Amino acid sequence: MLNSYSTEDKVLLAVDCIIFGFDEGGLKILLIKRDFEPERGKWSLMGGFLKKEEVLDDAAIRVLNTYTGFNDIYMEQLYTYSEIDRDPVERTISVAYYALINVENHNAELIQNYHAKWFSVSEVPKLIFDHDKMLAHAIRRLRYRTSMRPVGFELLPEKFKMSQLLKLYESILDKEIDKRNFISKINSLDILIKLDEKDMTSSRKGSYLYTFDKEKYDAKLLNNFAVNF
Amino acid sequence: MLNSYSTEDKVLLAVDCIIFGFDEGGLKILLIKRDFEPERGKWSLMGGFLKKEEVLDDAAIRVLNTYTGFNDIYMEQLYTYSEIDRDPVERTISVAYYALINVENHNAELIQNYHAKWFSVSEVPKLIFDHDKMLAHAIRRLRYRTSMRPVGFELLPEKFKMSQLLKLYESILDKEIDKRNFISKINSLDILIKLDEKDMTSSRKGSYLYTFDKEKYDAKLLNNFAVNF
DNA sequence: TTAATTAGTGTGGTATTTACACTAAAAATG
DNA sequence: CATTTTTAGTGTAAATACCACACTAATTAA
Repeated sequence: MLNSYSTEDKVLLAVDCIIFGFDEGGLKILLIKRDFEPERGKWSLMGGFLKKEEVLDDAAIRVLNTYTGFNDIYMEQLYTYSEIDRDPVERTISVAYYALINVENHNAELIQNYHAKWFSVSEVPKLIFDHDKMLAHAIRRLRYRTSMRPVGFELLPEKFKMSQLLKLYESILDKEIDKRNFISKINSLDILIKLDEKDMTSSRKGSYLYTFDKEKYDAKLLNNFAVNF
Repeated sequence: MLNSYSTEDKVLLAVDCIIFGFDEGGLKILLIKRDFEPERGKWSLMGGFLKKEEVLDDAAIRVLNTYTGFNDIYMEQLYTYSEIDRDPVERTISVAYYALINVENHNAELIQNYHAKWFSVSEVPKLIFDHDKMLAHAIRRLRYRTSMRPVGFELLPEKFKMSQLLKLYESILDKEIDKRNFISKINSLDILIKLDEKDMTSSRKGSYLYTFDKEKYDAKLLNNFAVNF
């Protein structure tokens, strides 16, 4: 079994990371301002090249860590982009990954010390190369996924108010959802635990906090089942 | 804007094609017996390397054409596989594509003259490299897709019996479906045209033939909506 | 004490899904 | 010619899921 592939073309393979977060302001995405050529000074997804002895999943993790310091973020592969001139410097194929993370757990200082910044998805600037296309694709996937199965565990803090969860769904799906129907639907899924604790910051009355019941939540994810709001 | 990427590693990029078909025997997949190293004589998906001046979608079409002579097959990208030793000869990343096609339209002679052969998905032999994994992944995707939106147009002959369509769904989802509920659901989708013609080959009574109403069918595909059997 | 704000809760109508079994037509057989 | 065999074709009722919709409770601020 020899090296019989020697005449084949080799190409550069990159990964690009699309990181979604959520806070009071709604759905966010993490971008960097490039301090290197090409396209220095423009906004971009976090990207880097695959190394010879590395699998794509690891490359995505490494790239994300380089720009943000984040560790242990599970990313899912989205799509592989191969337009001939997508990178003006040299033919590069790029594999996009995306993840949902909790903004609070990945604090702002960290991001300041690195190069990344959160943007509202509704206010994303023009991005380099085909990154706009990647982002649009990722949002479509996130919406689709959200309408099919519960999300939220990854995006919300440990303890959260029902109204935050509602707002998360409204942000992702970009539409209003009836509060009562939402609550009864979520409750019927049986994936939340209602705590005795109340959050008093935003209202006179205070609102109960919830956490996800991790086991039940994961079980629901497995038998991929539909949730329609 | 210079070539600033010169120190980065380059890799071989391949495409592999997973082609589904359907006939009386159920759901089928197209494989080749390799007549070249490595793994000569073993069964495998149809694969080939990406060329420098080619996009992935085109590479997949070219590869499929090489092994089968088929033209104009629309393939959808599935996933990109990058395990370090997935190809024992040299580090190769592979982008898998899949398609659904109509077996009858792509006749057996053609396949004989080339290298490919149809296998029942339930009787697929051991495949080389990580092709088993790719196939399993493709089947999962096909099932998921089928439970979300109508399939069939690509897999059935121009004119078909309701019982064939039912069998197609049963083959893909690998479960029994109630005939009456299936028919009323399909009818409610309003994507079939009932012909005056009957097929007399398999029954005394004969059964009506149908065709897909291409326009309505495509419209349904666009607003990706759920169908549960 | 009054006003303002957010939390929290329930019902009824409609549409969808599921479970379920018999008759009709034609040909093949004896 | 009567009987058997095979597949096609059809409907209903019960259960569940979905959707639209509005008021009260609690608390604090003014």
